[in-house]
Amino acid sequence: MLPSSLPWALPLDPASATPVYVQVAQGLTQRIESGHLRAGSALPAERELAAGLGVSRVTVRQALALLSQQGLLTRRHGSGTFVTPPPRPGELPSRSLGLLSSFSEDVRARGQIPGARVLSFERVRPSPQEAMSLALSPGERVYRLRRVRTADGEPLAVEDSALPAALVGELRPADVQDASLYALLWARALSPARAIRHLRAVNADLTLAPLLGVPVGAALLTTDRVSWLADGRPIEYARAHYRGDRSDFVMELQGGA
Amino acid sequence: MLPSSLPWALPLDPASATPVYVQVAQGLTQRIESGHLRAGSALPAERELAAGLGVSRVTVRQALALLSQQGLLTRRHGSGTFVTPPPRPGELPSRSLGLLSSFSEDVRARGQIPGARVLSFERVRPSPQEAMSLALSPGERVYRLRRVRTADGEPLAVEDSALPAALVGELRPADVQDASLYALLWARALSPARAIRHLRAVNADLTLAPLLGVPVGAALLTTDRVSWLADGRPIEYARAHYRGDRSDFVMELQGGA
DNA sequence: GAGTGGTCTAGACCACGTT
DNA sequence: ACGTGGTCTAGACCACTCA
Repeated sequence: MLPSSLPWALPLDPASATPVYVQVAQGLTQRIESGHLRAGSALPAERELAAGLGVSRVTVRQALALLSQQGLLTRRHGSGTFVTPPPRPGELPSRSLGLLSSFSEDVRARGQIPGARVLSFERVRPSPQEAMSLALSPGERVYRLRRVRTADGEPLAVEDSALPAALVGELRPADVQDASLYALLWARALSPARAIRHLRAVNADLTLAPLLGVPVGAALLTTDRVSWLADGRPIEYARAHYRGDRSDFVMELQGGA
Repeated sequence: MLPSSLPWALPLDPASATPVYVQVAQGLTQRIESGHLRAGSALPAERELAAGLGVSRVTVRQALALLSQQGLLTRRHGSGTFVTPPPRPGELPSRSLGLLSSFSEDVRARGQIPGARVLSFERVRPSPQEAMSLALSPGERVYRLRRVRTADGEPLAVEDSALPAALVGELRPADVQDASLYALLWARALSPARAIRHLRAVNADLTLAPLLGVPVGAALLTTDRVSWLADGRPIEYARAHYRGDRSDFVMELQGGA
């Protein structure tokens, strides 16, 4: 309970056009990037920072929220705020240089153990999106599967898959507990021969964030994939949301311009 | 200045384990998704919402920030908070189904007009990242170019390019004002024949957000690309940050599992 | 139990857009 | 001029972690 002035100060100008919390965030960013605050080390407590900088705790929290959202800081309830360790190198599913591979294969290729936790499994009418992507006839049903995909037990993605019920035949819950859906398809001679994948970036919403263990708003890499059999029939439509901080998709480009 | 109770109420439980601002956000989400709040329409003012729901304005703002970050709401200073219109369909650079194409070509392929605003252009020592990606000899210099890439005048991406100075020859600022760097390379018989592109998702930081016209924290699709000439010499290393809400990369996958 | 971050309040003033 | 969102304050209580 000392005067608790910080070992360092940040130059804050309340009159400036840039908000104080942005100034605090910038100051902290600089101290992190310059190495004055080392990776993994704890920041002063919020109340301490506020007192030391002469601003309210709310303002400090606004700054910390900004940096936490950018992945620069990690906040742990009851424990403290820490400088996020630098990203581990190349960490993602999809070694895919144009090669069709399953999530399980991709994770294994990185030397990690793939896993899956089934959130739901049902046989339902397709959504319009599913019906279109899978070119379903009216009345056809799909198996819809939502899983959290893990690497070494850590959540890496949430994946929603839809398969035409008429094409894949009877599927029971026990069939999809297995980590690899592709292995099951292979066993039924339904291996996809071709796929098209769309990639986008979105912010984690209230549903996905807890499933992936990231804060709401964290950047996610979202993919939509349609897979076809060799004869051209669609066999799977899947939408997956990957943790942005643990994913890195690779594509190889040839010729052209 | 009426009692200003809202035309609708949300069921809020202050004693619940889920925070009130999350409850407010969920309630608003439901009203938007169910169509009670139409796309483009304005929400009640923050003070009005707070009064109507019996919570403080700070709590309302926390809920609105959550939804704004997810792209569900758009806030306009001095004007109001609005339901974000639904995403326009297929909007991205890179029709690239494994084909090497420039930003300009990709944008034109979508029927839009590509543009570029040069933020900086310099001849410098390479960063370690650039030196490694371009396989530079010690002492070699690179041209480094930072541009905001636009489609129909709207910012779509921020792109940092690095080219080996020894390989491309003299470059003057006027040379790179042109929208397409690839066109310039083509003119010098330095067209890339092959490239590898990595894709990740990150949150917009304080530097990128204003350049792209998005809020801090918005999801961006970031790509690292190295391009090689037919003879195997690296010709360009580029890192680009695309607006997540306006980008959609496509990759085609063959054979394999 | 002491210390941390998480939530919430009631109020103030500023900056921006529109009229 | 007015209404809007943006920033900021000083304080309170809760919930989690760790010794």
